[in-house]
Order: sequence, then C-alpha cells, then structure tokens
Amino acid sequence: MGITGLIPFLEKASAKVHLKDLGGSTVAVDTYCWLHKGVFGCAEKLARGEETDIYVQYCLKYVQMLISYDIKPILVFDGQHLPAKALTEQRRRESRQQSKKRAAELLRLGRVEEARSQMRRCVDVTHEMALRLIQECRLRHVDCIVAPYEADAQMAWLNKQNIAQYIITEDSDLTLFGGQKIIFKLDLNGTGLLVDAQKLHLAMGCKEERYHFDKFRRMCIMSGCDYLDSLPGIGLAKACKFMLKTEQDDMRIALRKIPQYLNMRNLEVDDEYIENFMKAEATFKHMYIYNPLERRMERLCALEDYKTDESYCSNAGTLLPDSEMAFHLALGNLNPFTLKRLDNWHPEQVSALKSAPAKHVKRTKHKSIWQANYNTTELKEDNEKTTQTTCALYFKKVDFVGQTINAEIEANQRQELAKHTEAELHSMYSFGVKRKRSPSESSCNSTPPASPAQSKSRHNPFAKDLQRSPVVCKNGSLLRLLSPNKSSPSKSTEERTRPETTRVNAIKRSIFAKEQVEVRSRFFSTQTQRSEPKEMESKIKEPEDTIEVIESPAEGKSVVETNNNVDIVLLSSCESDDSSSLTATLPSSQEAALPITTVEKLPPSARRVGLSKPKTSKRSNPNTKTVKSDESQTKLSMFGFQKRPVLK
DNA sequence: TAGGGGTCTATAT
DNA sequence: TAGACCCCTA
Repeated sequence: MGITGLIPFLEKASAKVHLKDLGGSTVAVDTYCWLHKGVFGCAEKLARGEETDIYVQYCLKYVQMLISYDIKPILVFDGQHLPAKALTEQRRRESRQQSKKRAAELLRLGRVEEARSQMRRCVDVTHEMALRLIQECRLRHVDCIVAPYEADAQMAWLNKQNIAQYIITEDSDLTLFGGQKIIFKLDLNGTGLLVDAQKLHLAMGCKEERYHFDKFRRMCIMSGCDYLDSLPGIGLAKACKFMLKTEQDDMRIALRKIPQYLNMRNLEVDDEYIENFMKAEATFKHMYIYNPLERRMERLCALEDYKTDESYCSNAGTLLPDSEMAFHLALGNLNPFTLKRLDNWHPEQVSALKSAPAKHVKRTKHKSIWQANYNTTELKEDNEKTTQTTCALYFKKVDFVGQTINAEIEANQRQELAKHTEAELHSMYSFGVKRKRSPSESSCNSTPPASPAQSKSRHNPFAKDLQRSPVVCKNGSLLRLLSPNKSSPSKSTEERTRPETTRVNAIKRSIFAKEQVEVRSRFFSTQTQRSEPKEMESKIKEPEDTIEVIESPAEGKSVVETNNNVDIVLLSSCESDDSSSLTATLPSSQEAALPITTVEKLPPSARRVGLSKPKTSKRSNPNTKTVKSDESQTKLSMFGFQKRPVLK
C-alpha cells in the first residue's frame, strides 16, 4: 500500500531518468511489482488453470532491457509476511475476496468484461510463481535474492551497501527504509522517475541543515503506513507541518503535541498510538535482511545505531536460528511461508555449469552476489572495466546435495508433477483444449499428501482442487456454442470420444469451489492430489448456495435447437456464508451423484443458467436480450459453467 | 477552501 | 500500487 500520495509529494526530489544513464551500475528490483503486472496479462489463464508463463516472460523483458543497457539487475523477492503487516495482508485478502464476489455477481448479470476485470484482481502472486522466474534468471546468471521478510528492506540494504546503486520499485515505502536512489514507474522504454534521498528536504520544504532523514520517515509514518494507520485527519501535508514545527527528538513526547501544533483540539493521541508509532519506526529501521556476502541474516540497521530498545522490534522479524535454512530461503529454494523445500539450487553447484541454456538464452557477465569472493570494491572496479568479456561467475565443486535433500526434493517434485497434471485436467473445462495424459497418472497415489501448512498458502481464488465441484460440457454442440474458439471441429477426436471416466475426472473441479480464507495458485498448489474418479465422486457435496443467471427463452431455444439433450446441472461449491458464490455444473451422468432433492428440472423456457438465484422477477423477464445472454453464456463457459435446471 | 478519505480505474497482450 | 475524482469536514 505504501504511503498515500507520497510520490507526488516527492516531486521536488524527483527527476526523470532513462536507463541509458545508468550503464555500468547495479539495480535492485522489487520483482513482485513486475510479477503483478505480468500476472495481469494472464490472470484469466491463471484463473482457468491453464499453463502459462506470460508473467515470467514479461519480467524477463525488463531483465533483458536492463542488461541491454549494461545494468546488472538483482531481482529481490518478498519473503515471509511480517506480523506488522497482518492487517494489510488481511485487507488485501479481503479485497481479493471482494473482487471474487463481484466477479461472480457480474457474471450473474452477464457483464462479462467487468467480471473479467474483477477476476484479474483475484489472482495473487505465489512464491512458486516467483520461483519460476528465479529459475529462468539462474539460467541467465541474473542474481536473485528472497528477502527474509520485505523486499523493500532488502533492497534498501543492497543500496546502503553500494551493492546496488539504484532501486527499481513501485512501492513508495522504499524511501522509509532508507533507499537512496529509487526509480519509480519504470516502463519498457527505459524511462522512470528517480527519487533522490539527498533531495528529500526539498520535498519537505525545509533547509538542508534543518533536515534529517528521521524527520522524513516520521512524517511518512504519521501520515499512515503499512505498519500504522494514521490518526484521523492527518495526511502527508499535516504530518509534514508537524515534523517541521517540532524540535523534540523523542517521539513519545513529541507526538502528544500533535493536537496543539496542528490546532486539532479534538484529536486524541493515546499511549497505544505512541507505542505503535515507535514500533513502526523500529520496523523500518531494523527489519531483518539477508546479507549474501556474509551469508547470514542481519538487521537493516543495527539496534545500537539508534539505541533502539529491542522491545520495539517485535514487528521487524525474527532471526532464523538455522543459517542453512536462511541461506536457502534467500536463494529461493524454500517456500517462505511453509519453509518447504521446492528447489535445491546452489551457487556453487557444479551442475549449474552443465546445464547449458537454450540458444536464445543469454547469460550476463556480471559478478554474482552469491560468489564467494564478491565484494563491493571489486564491483566498483568491475563497473569501470568495460573490457570484461568472460563470465565472471566462479563455481567450485562442492558436494552439497545430500541424499536426504535429494529425497525431499524428489518428493516435492512429485507434488509439482501432480499439480501439473491437475493443470492438464483443468484444460478440460477450457473447452476444446486437448488433454494430454500424464505418464505419471497411474502413480498419482504415490504423491505425498500436502501438509496442513501448505493449505494455508492457497492464493488463487479460482484454483480448483479435486474436492471441488467441476464443470464439463459433454455436449459437443453446446460446447461449440458456449466456447466456439476452443471447440472447433478440427480438434482431435479424442475430445469427442473421451471416455466417461475422463469426463468424470473433469467434473471434480470447479473454479468457484469451496475455498479457504487464503486461496492458492492452481499451478503450484501443493495440496492437490489426484484421486480415482470414484473417490472424487464421493467428494461431491450437496450444494449450499447457488447463483444463477436467467436464460432468456430465446437463448434456451437456440440451445435446444442445437441439441435437445441439454443437461444443465448446478453444483454449489462455495462457502455457505458467501451469498454471491458461483456454481459449477455437472453433466447428466453426474447429476445422479447429487442428492435428488437439490435438482429440479425446469422447462426450457424457464431455465436459468449460471450463478445465482434470481432475486427479482425482472431477471426472468422473457424479454431479456438474447445477445446479452449469449455473452453470459460465453463467460460462463469460460469458467466451466454449464446449464442445468434451476435450484431453488 | 485546503486537505483527508473513499471509490474506481489502469496495469498486459 | 498510484492517480483521478468526488465528497466531507474543520
């Protein structure tokens, strides 16, 4: 969320910049910003569970652009959530939930484009998605580092140590962590907005001799930040006014004078606010980062530097006692939330040299921060040497990979394979996408079960697991009607002759299935297990709630004309307390699996399709435009919905 | 009237 | 996440 309005506030400390002016330097990149943008371009694919690496390619475009300007990128990723950000994360989760509900509602109303817009806001970036990018970067010898907690603090530290001379981000929080040269709004043309911390006094409107960075940071915290909401009526302007007025360095005393200095007599500054303010400030100063040169976690600024009481650092993270774990977390090998090992890459792994990249993959020639003899002095010298032509990465042969780790990696890889198979299954409701049978299908039972912790890392609200009610359109004609692009007759006959068991498998999943508070990425969900169809059938539960879209008689007629045997079944798959939940559908063969009482056939003229019960008679108005309904149908098919009689 | 707060929109291809 | 826009309040 950052500091509201900070970037415009910093106008006087900002200047336009182009990457061509930064040649020879190193930049730390807040990679989640790129990932979020990249995900935006393929959110629907992710939501549908289709395989895509568009977000990876999008980030690599930026990486290649930096390299083309002779800039060494260090991609920095967020790690664990801080307790201090629990509220922020909660709000984001709720926002995604809200978007999901809106998408459902808009689908119900047939407002397809708006629903898509909402869908894009529902997809979250998971660590596993980040790992895919990290793995691509490794092939290119581009440094990546996963921060123990916030990428912002990690980047500020890299900047402070002169390992990175610039920081690229969209998050204005970077200024509070002490970033010196921060580039916002970088576009693919190479232009951005450079904020220079040396000029922050200009933004605050005070003379340089009266300015201190602490004043700026305190002003931002006062105006409201991720770790502390602002007092009512206090924004950047008033916070700035106050910080310029007060000469008191002890904020426990100074903060009490806010009502007096700002002439806001009704404002109350209580002890709790002051305590939280001190904690927020300590969080920005002393958050844990990972030092790749020393290979250990440390605080961004030592407590001694500010004589900070450690009791204020309860939100600045905790030190991982296991240094090996901290190292692999920083490399990206561990899921930051579950600490489960997902990869086993090591900078000194000799095998890294063996795996030659594809021809189109270019490796950088920059020194790696993970290199044993890396230091900033050398970096400076190297930046001046323009004649360097060989790969500077130094690998020494180390027998790093133990059998135990290998076994663990293999187990996790099996899970990943299972996830991939799930993705293939998802393609079944993406009508017309040819399904490949995984060779591992028969060994699905060997996939280790997911840990409870993993289930907490669900991110994608549209992800499906085998317990979720599925969607399939068994009728080819209807299928073409609903999703013409994906059900062309030229498709393999496998699609049409797919055995019933295959369809049954597809039935096991639904986009808007029962979900937990935290949702997950379909790609990397670690909880997915493949089950036998019969097992899956047993998991189909009685609907608890449905959303339906009225089908106009005209449309119903057109469907009937296409095929009289249009079975439309709704399966509720949403939380019982979610009144706007979507419904998934089953073909008639699956209808029997449902409690009979939940299915009620209606005459074609009265059929409703989709997402929820109509609340007004207006919705069942026979004059509903056919075109609109068709749009609705297309949308529904996109998410695997299929017509069925109305449930009351 | 200045400024804070809430809502909505664009972001990619 | 930031910016535009609008509304509310002191």
